Amino acid sequence: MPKQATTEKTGRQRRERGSISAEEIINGAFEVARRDTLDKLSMPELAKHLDVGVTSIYWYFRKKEDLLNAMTDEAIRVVFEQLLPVEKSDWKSYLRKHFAKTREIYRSDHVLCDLGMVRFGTYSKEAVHQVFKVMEDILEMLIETGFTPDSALDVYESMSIYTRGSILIERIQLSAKAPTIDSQRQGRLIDPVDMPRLAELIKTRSLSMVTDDDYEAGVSHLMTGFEAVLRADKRARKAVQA
Amino acid sequence: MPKQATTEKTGRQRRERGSISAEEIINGAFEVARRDTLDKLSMPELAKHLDVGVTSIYWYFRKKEDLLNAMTDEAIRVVFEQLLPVEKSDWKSYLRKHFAKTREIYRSDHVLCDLGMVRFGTYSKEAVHQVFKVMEDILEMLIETGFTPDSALDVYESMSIYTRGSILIERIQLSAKAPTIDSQRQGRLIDPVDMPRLAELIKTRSLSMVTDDDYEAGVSHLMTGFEAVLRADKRARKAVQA
DNA sequence: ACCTGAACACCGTTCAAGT
DNA sequence: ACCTGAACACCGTTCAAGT
Repeated sequence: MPKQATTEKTGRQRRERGSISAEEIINGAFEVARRDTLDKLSMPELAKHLDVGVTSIYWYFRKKEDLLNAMTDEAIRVVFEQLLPVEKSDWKSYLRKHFAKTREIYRSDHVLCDLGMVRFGTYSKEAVHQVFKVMEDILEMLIETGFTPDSALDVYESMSIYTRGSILIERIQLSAKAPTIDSQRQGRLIDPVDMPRLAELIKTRSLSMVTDDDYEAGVSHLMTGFEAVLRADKRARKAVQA
Repeated sequence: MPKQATTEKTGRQRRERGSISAEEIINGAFEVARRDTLDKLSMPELAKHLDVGVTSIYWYFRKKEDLLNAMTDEAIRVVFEQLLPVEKSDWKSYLRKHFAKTREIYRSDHVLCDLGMVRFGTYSKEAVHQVFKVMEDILEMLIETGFTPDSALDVYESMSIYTRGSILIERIQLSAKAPTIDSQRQGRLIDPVDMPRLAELIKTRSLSMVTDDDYEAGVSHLMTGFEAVLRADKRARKAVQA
């Protein structure tokens, strides 16, 4: 048998120099993660998918963590690409739209969510910069509307915490292996005698807290609060001017 | 050498029948998790801590997941034990206190947080029941105050999503190995020319969104919204009565 | 009935070597 | 400069066996 550049174990041709790239690895990693979950993305699995030796990946990413960081950067890029530029016309409808869009993007892609939401504690300099840039634009818009800078930041943070909370809570519920506490199971846990209010409410609503209506209800409460603050800020400014 | 009931590998005495218990294992698991992180709790590590063969644990918990579920049940028990009973005096101050307390409990213990917050998708029947019981009491209180049942649920859910969001966001930031985007790092990323508003705000505030003040600001916005809904609900009721 | 080590499949990572 | 398998330490879990 003639000597070939195939390994006995894998039966695979040895790849040429330069036949792999960081970009290719990242793309492959997204594919593997999307097939299942980011949690189940492993280096051996990724290597198999890319038809590469496991250790070859380590030439481009010295640790799995480095690869995940690169994926996170890419995820943030994809997310911000889809976000709409700030409109200065109607602050309320823009705020609603901006955060609803954020929620929509992360809801539609669990890998994006696990990277951009769950791993945001490890954002790179570039990723943080993108976040800050959008934040700055929104703050500027709110301040022009009449909010004080401090109030504007409070408004942004409230919407951000609430929206991210909603996204994370839904993600956690969906990632649970066991069937989520759906209406069926909820119903069986609620004794109408012990819990008459919940028993009544569950006839028409879910208690999952992650429907569009649930999200919107909280946003409406916040908006009422924002409006009150705006009125107070404008009043205070007039008092100073007078 | 006389034959002893010690194994050659571990040099450890073989444990007597009944010398381990599920409770002991759970307690040990909490100890190991608290030394580091829940993520790093492993069966071999736990066995070593308990001075038991690894496989012995599997007699009491057939999978690691089962052990984690038992730990979650215990965590929920501990959390709800600390929560105050519902006061019917002042709905606003009670709501604030209840959710602030929840936040305080989870903030003070990352293991409790990783179990009770991050794993709430896998709550047992008993755990869900405890959650629902408190929810029922709060709903009843709100309805007695004058909220419609639907409004009361909206109020509860808004506070729950916002508070859990705040808790999860802080947990994610703290669990990041890399130093969190602290004021120092934030400052270097914010060019005063590009981002004048943020540059100004960062002089007096952090952008982490997880301080007590940040949390309270959002709660205040929500409260304003709740008050408006309560007025509307009372008005509608009067209109029907007339 | 309860406790045990050996063994297996899988993982992340290092190393020394190929080309 | 880039790609590779062998090897290591660690993990969750099963199994067949001890007491």
